[in-house]
Amino acid sequence: MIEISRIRENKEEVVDRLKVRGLDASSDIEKILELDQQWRAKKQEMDSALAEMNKISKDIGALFQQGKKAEAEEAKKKTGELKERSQTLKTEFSDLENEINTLLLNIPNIPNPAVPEGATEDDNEVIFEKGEIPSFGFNALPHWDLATKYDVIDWELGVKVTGAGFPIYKNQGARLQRGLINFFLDEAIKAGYSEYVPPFVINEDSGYGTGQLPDKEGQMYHITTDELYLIPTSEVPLVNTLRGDRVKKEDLPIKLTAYSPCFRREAGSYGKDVRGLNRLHQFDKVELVMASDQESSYDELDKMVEHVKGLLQKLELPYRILRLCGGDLGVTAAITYDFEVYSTAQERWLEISSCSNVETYQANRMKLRYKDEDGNTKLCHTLNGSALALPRVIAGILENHQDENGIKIPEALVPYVGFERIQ
RNA sequence: GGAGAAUUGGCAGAGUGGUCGAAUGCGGCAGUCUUGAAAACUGUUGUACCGCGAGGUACCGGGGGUUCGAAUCCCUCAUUCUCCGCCA
Repeated sequence: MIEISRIRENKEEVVDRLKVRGLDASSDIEKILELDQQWRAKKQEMDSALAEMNKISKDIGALFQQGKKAEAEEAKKKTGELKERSQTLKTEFSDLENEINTLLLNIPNIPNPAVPEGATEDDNEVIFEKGEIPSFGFNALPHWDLATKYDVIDWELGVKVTGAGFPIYKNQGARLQRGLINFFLDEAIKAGYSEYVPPFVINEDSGYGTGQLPDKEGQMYHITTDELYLIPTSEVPLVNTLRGDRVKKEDLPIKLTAYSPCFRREAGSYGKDVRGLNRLHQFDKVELVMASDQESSYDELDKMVEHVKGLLQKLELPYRILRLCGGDLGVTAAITYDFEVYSTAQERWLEISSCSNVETYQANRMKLRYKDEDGNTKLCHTLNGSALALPRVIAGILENHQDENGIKIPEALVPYVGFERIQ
C-alpha cells in the first residue's frame, strides 16, 4: 500500500510513474485526495464532539464527588443528543477511512524510475547475459522426457496421490532436490543471511501484510475451517516475522533465508507453460528476504542480484537478467530483476529467480519502521529474491547438462548430492 | 480435547467505575559531582492521527457491549501458563 502522504505531496509524480505500468490512476488519485479532505474535516468535527463529551463526563464526575447529585442528574440529561451525534460522526469517519483504504490498496507500487515502460514481457530489458548455450550433436530431450527416462520424477504417481502439478521426485531426483536445498541455504548463510524454518501456513493478517490479500486469495490454497492459507512463498512468513516491529537502524539490514515448499493454485494456467516442471502447484524454493533502511536498499538489491548470479555460475547454467517493464512488474514491487535460464531442448528462456525491491509498499501495510539519525521514524524498505526455485533449476540442469547416456551434475553440487552423474 | 489462571508503557509491576496516558522500580536520555569513569543526586523519557498554533482525539491482547463516564463491569475471539487426557 503506498503512503497517502506521497499522494498528498506528489500527486503528478505518482500518476506519471504509474503510467509506466500502463495504468491510468488519475481518477483514483483524485478520488483519494477528495476523500482525504473530507476525512480530515470529519476527524476535526468528530474529535471536538468527543472532547465536549469527555468534558461533560468529567464535570458529572466532579459533581457526584461533591455530592451535588441533582445537578449531576441534570447534566446527564443533556448528553443524549451529543452522544448520538458523536456516534454518527464516528460511523461516517470510519466509512471514509475504509473507502480511502480500499482505494489505496488497489493502487500498485510506484515503479522506480529505472523501470522501462511497456505492456508485456517483450518489453523487458535484457541487462546481462552469461554462459554458453550448448548445441547438441544428438537428439536433445526436454526435461520431462529426461526425468522419465532416468526415473527421477514420476508424474503419474503424483497425479494418483494428489493431482496434476504435484510430481513425485524419486531416487537420484529426490537426492538432487535435497542437495540443492542444502547448497542454496549454505550459500545464503555464507552471504550473511540467517536461516529460519518458518510455518508453511499463515493467518489472514500475514496475507495482508505482504500483499497476498485482499487481492490474490484465488492464488492461495485456503484452509477454511481454520482461516489459514498455505504459503505461496516463504517470503510471506519471513517478512511477516517483522510485522509491526520498530527496529534499530544499526540492526539493518535484516537478512533472512528459508527453505520451504510453495503452494500455488495457478488458476487459469494452461498449455506448454505448465508442461513438466514449468509450472507446479507445489514446488520447493530457497528464499531471500531483507529489510533495509531507505538509503541503502538499492545497494542491497545489487548485492542480492550478485548473489544469485554466483549461484547460477556455480550451477554452470546459461542465464540472463531482465529488468522487468512496467506492465510485467508485480503489484508490490518497485523494481524487479528476473533471472532466466535457457532451456536448450524447449528453446526458450525459463524464469528461475526474481529479485525485487518492494520499498515501503509492504512496510507501510505492516508498519515496519526504524528511527533514522535525526530521530525520525521511517518505514523500512523490504526486498525479496528467490535463490533459487528448485524445479526450474532441475529443468535447467537436466536439459543443459545432458549427453547421450546421462546427465552431468555441476561440480559445485557433487558434494551435496553425492553422485556425479544421473544415468 | 477438558478444567483453571493470566494478558497493563522498552522490561518488571501496581491499579476493580470518575481527578488514570496510567503509581513504583529497572532501563534510556540530559545534567550536577569527577582528570575520566563508576556510584550518588536532579531533571526527563510511550505511540499514532488531526491542527499554522494553542490544543485536541485515540490506544491498558483483538473485536463488540453496558454507562454521562471503562484499564477496571459484561460478551466474544486470540495468545500464554498450570493441571488432566491424547500423541510424533
